[in-house]
Amino acid sequence: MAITIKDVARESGVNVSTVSRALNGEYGVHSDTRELVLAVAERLQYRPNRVARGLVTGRSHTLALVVSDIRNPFFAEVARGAEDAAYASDYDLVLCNSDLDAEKQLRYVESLMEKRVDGILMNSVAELSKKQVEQLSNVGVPIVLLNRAAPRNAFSTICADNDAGGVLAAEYLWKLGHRKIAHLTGPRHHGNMTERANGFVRALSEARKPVKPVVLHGKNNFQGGMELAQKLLAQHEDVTAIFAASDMMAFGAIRALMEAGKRIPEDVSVIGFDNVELSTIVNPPLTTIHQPKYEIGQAAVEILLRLAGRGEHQAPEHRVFGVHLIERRSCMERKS
Amino acid sequence: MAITIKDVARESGVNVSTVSRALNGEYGVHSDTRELVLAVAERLQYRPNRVARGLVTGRSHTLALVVSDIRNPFFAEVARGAEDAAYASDYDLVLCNSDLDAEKQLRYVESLMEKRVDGILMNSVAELSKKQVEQLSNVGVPIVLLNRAAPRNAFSTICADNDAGGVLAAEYLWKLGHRKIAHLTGPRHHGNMTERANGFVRALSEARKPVKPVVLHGKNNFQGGMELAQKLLAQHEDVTAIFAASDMMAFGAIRALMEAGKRIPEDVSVIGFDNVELSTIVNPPLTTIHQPKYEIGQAAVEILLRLAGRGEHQAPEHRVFGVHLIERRSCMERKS
DNA sequence: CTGAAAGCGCTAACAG
DNA sequence: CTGTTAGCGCTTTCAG
Repeated sequence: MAITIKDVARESGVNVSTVSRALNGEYGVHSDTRELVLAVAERLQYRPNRVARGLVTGRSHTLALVVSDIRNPFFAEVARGAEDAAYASDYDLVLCNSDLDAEKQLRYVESLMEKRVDGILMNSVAELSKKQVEQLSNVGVPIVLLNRAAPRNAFSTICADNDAGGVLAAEYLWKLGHRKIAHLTGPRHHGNMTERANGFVRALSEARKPVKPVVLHGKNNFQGGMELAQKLLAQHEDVTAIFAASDMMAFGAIRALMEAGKRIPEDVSVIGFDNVELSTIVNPPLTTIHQPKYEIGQAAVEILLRLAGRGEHQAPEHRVFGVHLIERRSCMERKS
Repeated sequence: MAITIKDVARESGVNVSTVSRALNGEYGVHSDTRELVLAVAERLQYRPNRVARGLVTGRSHTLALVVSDIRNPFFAEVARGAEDAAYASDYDLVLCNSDLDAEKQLRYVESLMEKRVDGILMNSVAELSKKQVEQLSNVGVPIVLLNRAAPRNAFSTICADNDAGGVLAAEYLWKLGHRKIAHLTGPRHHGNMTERANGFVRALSEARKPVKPVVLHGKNNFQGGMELAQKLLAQHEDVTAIFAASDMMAFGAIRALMEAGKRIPEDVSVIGFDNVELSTIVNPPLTTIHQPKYEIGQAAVEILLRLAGRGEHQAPEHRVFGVHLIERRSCMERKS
């Protein structure tokens, strides 16, 4: 079997507790002893068993990230930020894909609890029942949400200023002269996307000449964007501008638009949300709302670690990151 | 504190071992007893502590995935396949980003060992020293490599038929009439990419009229593709076709080419490798070599689980997936 | 500064 | 079929 702390103790002629102290760099160990122990551990190629350690300390040094789908470039970026931050603090990150399925999400959380993860970072499904919220609040580990899925003060949250992003998109399109506008968004009750839609619709309704956009719900991915754009074209051929709630949806919409013989931006302007790396390479390069994805992931684990550090429940923390518009070439003025 | 197996035992008037047996659905428990225990566990909201369980069983029910960067859509896809397969078998997947840095990779592996993961799936850095290979072989858990990084038979491997993919690209370009050809690839000694280059160069050299392509090494990402294409343009303006070792690099190359005023495919043809989802949305849609990313991730954990199931070292397993060319619109015949 | 001993929560012989 | 017992490998009082 693997070599344990006992072997090191025996081999260096001290007690296991001394080995433990020496290895963990605690005070109260003579430097000679410490060096001896360290040398023996090195010689024996001793590797501590974190599982055993976790059993007694009650902390697993593991965090979890639950996203709907890691293939979404937005989440990949968040994941990288989160993992880097976790790595920096010597924590591991377990990855879960929920597909925004409430039941799957719950199963994941349960399983993660049994593994005694020290914190969970997730973009939760939004339609949480009272019971589910309660269930989640009582799991006993800090949870940071990547969206506003639940009543304020149930969990800590961290996200971009989605509402402001929606407003930005609305003002931009309006100023360009568009009046026949559509918004392609994700499933109903999708925390972040709902806020984007809210900001967008509100800003448009408060414009000098109020506009009421067509709002279509679908899947938040390439496929979803395509389908919605097709549906839109069938129902409202006269639309001149589209705000997609994510870049992936925008890509899908562009694809459908092009297949239908529309030119972008001459016939229809498209603006996205996220500013994923690939938004520069589509043709035309996508105008979009930038949100700091990597930083969100990073900040989220920092909050998690802080929460996990102290003991019990404490006031949830809410952090929102600013967004800004990146003007590229998928939108143009409406000459009417 | 959390409620334990002892509480359940006390509350149902049986011994902890009986509770353990009942909970784990083992034989040799009277159905009345089992039902009683289950009911009590349910009532008490008992949640087993997997850490404790892991300590005694020696298995953590956790796998690890070490990739260079999850933001690379190729790895995101592999990760999703792997995670789905792990989830199906009730295993967790921890995510690590190595940046193909040998030291970071080793640190990860060490840390994962201390956590007693049951298996590691990784795309290893290729320039492993003898010592490192040995070190890795002796970690005691099964490792499946996503590339051919080490001497055969050191580890199990699973990957696409990279060499064949290179050949496919070469034949295609050659048949289109291209004779001034470049290959943009990743770092030297990158397992998979080296094989792609080998197949490509060899096939070209064996053509009826042998061609010797320019081969440039750089980073395997969008940025790297851009930089290499710029470099290429500066050195070999007359190139008519480019084979990029990954779609991300192809995207970067296309971007640089366009910025330099080149039309694709009229002035230069570009072919990629991977067939990531977004390759359909760039303009022009990218011709590329398809490899089954999701399936690779999935198959890798299946192998891992099989290996982890049995006891000790066994003959490593090698599996290679077929590839095929997807013809889109980024390549055209060379009229000369 | 160091050793002895208890115990984290669970499983796994071994009896009965 | 069920209880007793002994740990898994480590940390953590509590003495000394």
